[in-house]
Amino acid sequence: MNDKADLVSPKSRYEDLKKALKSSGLKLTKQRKAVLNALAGSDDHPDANQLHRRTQTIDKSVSLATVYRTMTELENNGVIHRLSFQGEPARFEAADTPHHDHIIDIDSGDVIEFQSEKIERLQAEIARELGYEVVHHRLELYCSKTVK
Amino acid sequence: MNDKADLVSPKSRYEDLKKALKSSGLKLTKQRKAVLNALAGSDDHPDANQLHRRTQTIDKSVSLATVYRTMTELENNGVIHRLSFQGEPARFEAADTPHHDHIIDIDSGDVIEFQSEKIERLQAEIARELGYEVVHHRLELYCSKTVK
DNA sequence: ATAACTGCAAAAGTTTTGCTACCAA
DNA sequence: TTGGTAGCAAAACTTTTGCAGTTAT
Repeated sequence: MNDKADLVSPKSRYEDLKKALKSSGLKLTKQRKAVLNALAGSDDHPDANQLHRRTQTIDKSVSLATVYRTMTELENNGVIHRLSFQGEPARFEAADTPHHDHIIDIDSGDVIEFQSEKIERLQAEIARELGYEVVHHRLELYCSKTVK
Repeated sequence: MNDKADLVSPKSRYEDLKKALKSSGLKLTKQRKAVLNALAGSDDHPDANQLHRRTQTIDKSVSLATVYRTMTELENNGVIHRLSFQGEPARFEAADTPHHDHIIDIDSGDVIEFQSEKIERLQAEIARELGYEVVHHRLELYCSKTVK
């Protein structure tokens, strides 16, 4: 179960996505409504095919190309994040949640989100020492459950 | 310029790779010799096509498929690492260097290696608190040069 | 009205694989 | 000798794109 997703209803997440899409200057078509609804109803991190399948339960007519095109537009406008885990097709998540990184359960494939201010600070510090400024980063912990 | 790669000569890096390949139970063919030499002579992180091109300067007969097959075998035996940066084809690096993470210069595409014991410890700690054990991780800082 | 958008099918790019021949051990 | 390995070409997969028709604003 994903706490974060449950804090806000799919309906309200959809409204947020819709608003973000419109303020990005994009048209609200019926295909995009379906895609956004599918994404709003996802508390995991679906890839393009999964998102397409979920979208089609809402509107059969939506093509995979439209899913990709919509995700690309929304990514360019900072509305969604494109996650690319090792050896997998890209996955998508709404960007309206606070910044976080990911733990990938290598046995089950589950993705857990976490946030660490300390790590963020360390990253910035390391980059600064090398003459760089962090624009964005990816941190993924590939883990297995602790046996206790 | 990459300090790490310069600490050890391409020749000696090749010998190490050759040894690792043989102890993985793989046969040392002339194609693999060429691939390993190309990799040993690379102080960056080449993708399959780049590695293939470099390999062909040594032995024209080596195919791209052999580069991929060799990398897959070596990866399975822990001899090389497959890096998959956001939106790029996979890159390869010899695994004989101490563990490190990567800074990607988003303007030039340069890749800089760094190591932080503190961050490693924090990662393990965070995972432990969530009931997980880190098997491996990926940390990439996408950065731009600091203007000073 | 018209610029943005869509589905479809084809293309592009990366990586894998089936097959037959070959070669390292 | 023989099981692993090679090249080649085709396939598999993910993602993008050209085109001609459609639609939101």
